[in-house]
Amino acid sequence: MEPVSSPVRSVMQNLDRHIAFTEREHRLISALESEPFAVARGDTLWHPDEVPRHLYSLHRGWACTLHRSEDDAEQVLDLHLPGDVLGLLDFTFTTHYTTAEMLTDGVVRAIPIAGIHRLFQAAPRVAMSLQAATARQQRNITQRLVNVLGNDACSRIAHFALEIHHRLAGTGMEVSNRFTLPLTQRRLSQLLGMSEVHVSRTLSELAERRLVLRQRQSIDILDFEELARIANFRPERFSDTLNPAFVGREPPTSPDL
Amino acid sequence: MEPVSSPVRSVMQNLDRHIAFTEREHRLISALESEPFAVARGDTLWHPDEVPRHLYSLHRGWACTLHRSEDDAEQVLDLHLPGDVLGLLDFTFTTHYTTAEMLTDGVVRAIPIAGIHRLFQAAPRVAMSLQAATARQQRNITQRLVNVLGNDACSRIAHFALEIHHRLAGTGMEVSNRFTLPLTQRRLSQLLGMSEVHVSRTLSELAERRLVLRQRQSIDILDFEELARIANFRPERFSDTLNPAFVGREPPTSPDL
DNA sequence: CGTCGTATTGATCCTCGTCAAAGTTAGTGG
DNA sequence: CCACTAACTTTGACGAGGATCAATACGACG
Repeated sequence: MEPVSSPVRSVMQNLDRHIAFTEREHRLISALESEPFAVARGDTLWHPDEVPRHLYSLHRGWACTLHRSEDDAEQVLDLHLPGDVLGLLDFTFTTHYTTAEMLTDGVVRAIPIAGIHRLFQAAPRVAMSLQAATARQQRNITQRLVNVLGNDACSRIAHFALEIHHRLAGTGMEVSNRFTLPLTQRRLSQLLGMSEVHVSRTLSELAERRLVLRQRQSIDILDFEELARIANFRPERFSDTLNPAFVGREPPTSPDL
Repeated sequence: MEPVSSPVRSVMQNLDRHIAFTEREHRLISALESEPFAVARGDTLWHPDEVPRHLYSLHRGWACTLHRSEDDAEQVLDLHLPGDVLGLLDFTFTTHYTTAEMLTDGVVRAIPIAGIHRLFQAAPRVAMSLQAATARQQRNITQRLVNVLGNDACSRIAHFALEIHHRLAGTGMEVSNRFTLPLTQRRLSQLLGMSEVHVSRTLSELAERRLVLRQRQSIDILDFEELARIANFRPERFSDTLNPAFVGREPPTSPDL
């Protein structure tokens, strides 16, 4: 049934979304990346308190980062879609704060962190790109915080559905209103700060109101306008483009500095 | 009454906390910074949808970044202490996502974003430092998300109190159990996702249980152990130190590359 | 001294969490 | 291919935590 299908992308295909790299910059990155390798659903890429050693580019499959409290409770911090680079938020620290867990089978590549400081020395524009990619992941989390702080159960799910749709659209894939979402309701509840049971109820309610339909591993957005209204969702707030001041007026497309 | 007293710090005093800069690197940064200027309580440093033009280093005073929904609701995303650099999360985007508002009178310096790409070119270690500082701010927000997702009102406040104490201690200031906290209960409620009224009640409860005392603009932590227990707070999770792999084994102290 | 922002307190209601049981799907091994 | 089990989802009943409304009290400041 092929739930997660995505072209295999290299890290740079994510990183150079905003800054077009030169051949040399591409080579510097590829030199760092490991060969792609397969991971299974439930596999973890890292554990809390470990020393970060790699970034991971997610070529295929979905993952999430989550926090485990000692009282066995888990909070999901972010979802990672095919194409995302994992570990950006942690790699400057001595210890991971989160667990990274595969939500589906997948394929990843590892980039050793030990090589990154050389990137900063040799390829400033790649470094800028890293900074930008990090900030973009942070905005996802900030966005979720806003959602959780300000919205009730119904609006939270509405917001989440739109958010994921928006992120999927941003990867350049098809933008159908129906897409796969490999999340259990438990995970969804941990992501939005509500009980598993209430997620189920709220999804039913949203289905009754003909706003979103959810079955199995997929989700179907029926009424964008109404959803956006009740969720306070403004897509323009997600504008992903780089600050021209940051990249230095116009982003150079061809040159070697 | 002097509620916010802190030595005036320059940006680099924050940035080089982890990577010791060379003289040349120091000069490059100072060349960018504006003269310190005064701001008043309630002043805003930026508004949503504006193009980010400056980072701001907070020399004196407290600030916060917050999100305004169109239905007049506000969610506080982060608090900024003297010494923090503001704008790190937004400056790579074309538009600000948040509002930055001074919680007290203060003194700030501005760093034009247009100069930052030159820093990336000329001073890779400063760029790395920026990356590290950004990630550290993000961890605050992530931390708050965990707090809000997993804890009830009581634990949220407990967690928040410990978090701020920890951050204050990290600035190198005195680590008394009693410190100023220039926050109204309204702001606190917007920060923790609960109603203003319930903040008041919960604070009373915490005072009754002899865990934390709050009056006026200050807060007094009475029982660290118990607070940490009910809040799931593990200070070691906040370890701030740089990943040695990222900075390249041992951080060079003297050299010019 | 009056006014405004802020804090406290009480009463009521409702959203959502919890517990429990049944129903459903997927995965496994014979 | 079927049977069994484990994981996931749905539904119901109940109660608790917290929101809301409203009135009062407490500073701070002009």
